[in-house]
Amino acid sequence: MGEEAKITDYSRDSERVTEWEIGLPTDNDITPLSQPLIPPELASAFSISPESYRTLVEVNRASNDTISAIRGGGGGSQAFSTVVEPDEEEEEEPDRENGSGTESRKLRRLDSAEDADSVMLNNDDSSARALKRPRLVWTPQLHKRFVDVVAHLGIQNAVPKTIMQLMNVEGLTRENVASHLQKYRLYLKRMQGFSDNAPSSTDQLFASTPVPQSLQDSSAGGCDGGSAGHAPIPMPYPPPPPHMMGMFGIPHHGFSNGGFQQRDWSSGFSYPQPHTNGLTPSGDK
DNA sequence: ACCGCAATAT
DNA sequence: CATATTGCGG
Repeated sequence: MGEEAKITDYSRDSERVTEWEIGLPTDNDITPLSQPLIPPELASAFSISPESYRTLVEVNRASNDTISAIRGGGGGSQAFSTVVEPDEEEEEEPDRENGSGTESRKLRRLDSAEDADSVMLNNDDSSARALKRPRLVWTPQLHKRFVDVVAHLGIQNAVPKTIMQLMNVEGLTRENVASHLQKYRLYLKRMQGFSDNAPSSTDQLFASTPVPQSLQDSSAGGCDGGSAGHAPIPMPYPPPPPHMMGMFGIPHHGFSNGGFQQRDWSSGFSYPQPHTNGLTPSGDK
């Protein structure tokens, strides 16, 4: 007994700023996504055979799975939960299986004088079960990951599911990627009509991302003659950092939103905006 | 089952 | 404005 009717209410967690990136290398430094991690020489010296060709997806998936398992997700694909403490290191050995069912994670709450004159309920997003996820904010870094992966796979194989897995971003859902992918494709198409280059002022964020030429294709024929050095990307990615907004060319109001969820439509990146145009898509008539 | 895209809602 | 969501066809 004891039924409780709880209405899901979004609360404004704004002070959850953890130092995500502080200990991490800059995205510029890491993310040589498009290159092999281990040079052939090294591999040779260490007797590392190329047998580790486990399709990118596989490797990453394993990584993802591991993490999920550790979190006690219990097989749940994507469980939304808080990240582990920055002091803790994660291992890649799924040797651990928790037999106990319930797992309680510590919840730390800062009690501040908050008089709620309106409806305000507690919101435990720390739980593995997040019913409603906050809006995903596509930060340039996140977007970069996206672009990198897409370039790596090639537009041809760049499907939401694969991208999501390869990105290895916790909390990222297929829908998230799908939606973004759609926009990304539109962007490519749009720009293609213009000069080869010179991103107009219309592009703010996408312009900063070099459009990969890998949009052509790569695997199609069985044997390729020379290309092939796909590097697995077993690098897990932390959840989106709540800060970092001073983008290059986004003269928007500069106020950090301290969270994942965002109610304001002015963050993340921007694309060139279609002017309700009558551009000829591709079908000439 | 999934992807792709348009329309629509938030 | 950016995303999410949905609907429909392939």
